[in-house]
Amino acid sequence: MDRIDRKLLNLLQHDASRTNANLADEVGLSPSSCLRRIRRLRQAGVIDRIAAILNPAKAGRTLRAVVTVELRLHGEPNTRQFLDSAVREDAVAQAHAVTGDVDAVLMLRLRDMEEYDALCHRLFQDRTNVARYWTMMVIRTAKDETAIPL
Amino acid sequence: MDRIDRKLLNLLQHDASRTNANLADEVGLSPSSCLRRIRRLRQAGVIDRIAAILNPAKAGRTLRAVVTVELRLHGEPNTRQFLDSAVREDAVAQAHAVTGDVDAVLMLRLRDMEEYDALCHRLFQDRTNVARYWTMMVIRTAKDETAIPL
DNA sequence: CGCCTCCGTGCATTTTTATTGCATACTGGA
DNA sequence: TCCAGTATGCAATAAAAATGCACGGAGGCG
Repeated sequence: MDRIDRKLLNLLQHDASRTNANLADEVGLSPSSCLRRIRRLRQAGVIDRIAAILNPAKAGRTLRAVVTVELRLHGEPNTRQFLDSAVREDAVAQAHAVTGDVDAVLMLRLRDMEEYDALCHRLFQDRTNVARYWTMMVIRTAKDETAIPL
Repeated sequence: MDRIDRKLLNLLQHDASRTNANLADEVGLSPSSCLRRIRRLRQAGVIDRIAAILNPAKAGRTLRAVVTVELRLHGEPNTRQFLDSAVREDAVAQAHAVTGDVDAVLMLRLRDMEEYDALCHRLFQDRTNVARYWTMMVIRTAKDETAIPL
């Protein structure tokens, strides 16, 4: 994992559709060497996958929200059970168990408030283990980065 | 944006390294038609980009945190100013202005607590506009999805 | 200090994949 | 029903990726 690998990863994190020859040129390697490095990085699992990133607006999921959740019963098995139910929801983009005043944080991607309403019923109400939850609707996203700085 | 487009997008969101012929076969189209659809989706901006998704553990950023921030001076220009400073930080993966008790939410990707400490000094202390902030360290991530369900 | 091995590199070639031209089939509107 | 616009499949071409092979530098060891 030298300087060239890092440079390659940075380029690929922002645009993985570039040709190998193009990348090779930019990092100062021959195409074959460059390709072999990329393949090595994939096999080592440093590169988890190559994915298409959609424009949320054009995919019809413009509404985002951050929800913090306090459970009635805390501790490992309860937290796990709650997260399992959250993971199954399409609108839940991220689900984390966290330290602090609450037990979990969810990041939602919603079509509209109707979907939000329905989701709240399923995850937070009636016979769920949720004591309270706080919803922060996203007004504006200033940064949303999939790349990990190296 | 018909059923085939959605199917293509779902496949590409999870693995954009597949060959066109392979995709075409799976959605039941000829390679050329399939390719033209994908190109159309890219030009229309539905597909924002193709990106390599790294394994955070192997990229050396295993620590994650969610930070909620309350500003001293609220309102648009102040929030914007704070978010601008957050955006510049490598460790800040996401930065959102939100509704609710706080003004902003940050998602962090950190190397270690030392980096967290340094970041807090720069963003939250001294002459910043931050009144209070609450850090929720991520214990476990149950879901972390880049794909947008269609 | 020299030798040896291993790993990464570059070049040339082969194989695979993407792209394009063209004729045909389909779809929605008058 | 006809027409215009658009998508489709096939075949040919262009481009890119993958591979075999020989060379060269870094590090270990006598």
